[in-house]
Order: sequence, then C-alpha cells, then structure tokens
Amino acid sequence: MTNWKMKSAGYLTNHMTRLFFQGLRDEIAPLGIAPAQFMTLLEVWKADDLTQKDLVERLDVEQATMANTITRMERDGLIERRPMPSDKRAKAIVATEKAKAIQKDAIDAAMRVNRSFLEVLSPDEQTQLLDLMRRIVENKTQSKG
Amino acid sequence: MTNWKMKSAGYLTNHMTRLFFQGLRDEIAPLGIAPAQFMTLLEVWKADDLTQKDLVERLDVEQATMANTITRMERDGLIERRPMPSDKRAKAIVATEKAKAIQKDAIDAAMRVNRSFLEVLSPDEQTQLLDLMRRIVENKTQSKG
DNA sequence: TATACTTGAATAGCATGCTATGTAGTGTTA
DNA sequence: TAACACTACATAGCATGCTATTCAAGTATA
Repeated sequence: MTNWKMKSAGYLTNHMTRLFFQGLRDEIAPLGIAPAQFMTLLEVWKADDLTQKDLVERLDVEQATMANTITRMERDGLIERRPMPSDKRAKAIVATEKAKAIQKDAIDAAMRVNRSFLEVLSPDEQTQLLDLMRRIVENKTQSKG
Repeated sequence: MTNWKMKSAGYLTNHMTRLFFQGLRDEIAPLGIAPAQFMTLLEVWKADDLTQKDLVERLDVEQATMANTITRMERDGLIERRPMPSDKRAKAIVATEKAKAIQKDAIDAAMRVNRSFLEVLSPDEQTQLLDLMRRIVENKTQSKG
C-alpha cells in the first residue's frame, strides 16, 4: 500500500470501518440483523422506554437515519413503535422477544470481531488506540454541538 | 458518552469516520465532488491510464461500488471512460479538465480536515494513531486476500 | 384564546458500501 | 478450433448515512 493512504487519518479510519463492518456483518447476518441495527439494539436492550430522539442522541446519527433504521427493524420484527401517552408526537421503541432472544449471541459476535481487530496490537497499544480515537471523537462531537 | 461505545474499536472508528466524512463533505461540496469521488480522484490524478480494476485494488472497495462511483463521476463530468485497445472489456478512467482544475483546492481542503481532526493530539500521538490504525488495516487487508 | 414558534417523526432524494448476477471479451485446452 | 473457464464491467437490490422538507402535536406569547 502506498503513500498518502497511510498518512491520512481519514482514509485509514474509513478503511478500518469498512473492514470492521464487513466482519461484523458476516458474524451477525446469521442472526438476522445488520450492523447499524445491532448498534441500535445495544441501546434498546438496555432500556425499553427510549424514543427515536433518545436513540439519535445516544448513537449520534441524524434523525432521518435513525428513522429509517427503526423502520427496517420494525419491518423485521426486532422492535415495536408504541405510542407515548405523555407526548403524542413521540413513540417508545421497544425490543421484541425476537430481539431479546439474540442479544447474547449478537454481543458475543461483536466482541469476537472487536478482538480479532485488536489482536494485532499489544494490550497497551489497544488501550492507546481506543484512547486516541475517543479523544478525537469527543473533541469533534462537542465542537459540532 | 457512556460505557461500551468508548470501549469498542468498531463503534469508535465508525463514529470517527462519520465525523470525518461530514467534515470532508462540507469542505469539498463547493468544488462539486463528494468524499468517495475525492478518494478516487486522488488516484486518477496520479495516473491517467488506470482501469476500474486498478482503482478497485488501490482503494480496496468492491468492484460494484467502484463502478457506481465512476458512473456518478462520469455523469458529473469529472472523468471519462475510454476504450482500451488492448482489452475491449476494460476502460481507461481519465480525469477531465474539470477534475484537474479542482485538484489543488480539493487536496488542500482534505488536508485541512485531516489536520483539524488530529489537532487535539500531540505530534507524537498523531504518529502513534496513524501507526496503530495502519497496522490493523494491513493485518486485516492481508488476511482478507 | 388565537397565532406563532418549537419539536418529534416521517419522507424524499442522493451518495456509498456490499452481495449476487449477468454479459461480453480473453484465454486455455481437449 | 470448439468448448470451457476466467476476467472486466454493468446492474439489481438493499443497508446506512446525510440534507432538506413536511406534518402533526406541544409550548409560548400577543
């Protein structure tokens, strides 16, 4: 691999993400879910009373992106949209039994993929990488608003 | 921001990529190009006799992905597909004058975005981050084939 | 209270990415 | 050389992401 690609944080993080998502996709496809659905489920599994707005904040994606992801998940029987008595505009996103049933397998799969990505680095380096990425994300997220 | 997100290489690299692409998109939109088109142009600017297959190898995306990106770039007048006398299946991807005209501005914009991402880290940390990401990408790329 | 502003979601339209297939043009080999 | 295999692209179909717009429901204010 050449020159600029290896000196560009943008290229590298993009490439890493694509490789990671391919790995994750392969691992969780048998469970009937896709990567973004898994990320969303990680929040939905934790709390059954989140609105779309809550999920948007927690995963830092645009509202329209989340709306579409949720629509696909509802279509696939992973979540339900329940009316919120307190605010008729909002809907509670609730995990179905089907979604709950795959929780352990899905999380195990994701941890496998994560480990297989980091295994080329020493434990100290793994910590270092996560720390550096975290600082960039936090810096950029707050400057974004 | 909470728990698992900050411990997951997958989540962090994905989040970083989205933030990076948003920044890049904002910077180069005025030039009339999108992020993936810019990445492709970086190769096309360097050599005028690349085929789609060459680009697929250099950017490590799927052939179908590149085919679509090239189609949009042709539509937007950034590149041309010229028949290859040596192999009638292949086509040479050639930068148009329009694409050449924006080269400097586009590269400057990308460097600005890269710098603004890394600026929260010390010079040593920047080098460290690129090195760690590079090792993961190389490890995964070769294990992929 | 009626009007105006704000807010939670949905939708339209587009760029990127992937997998799976189809289709020529090239090569190889019986 | 005819049949088979391989290769370079194109296409179809779908998941994710983004921006922009619209709509209905809540909030605030004249």
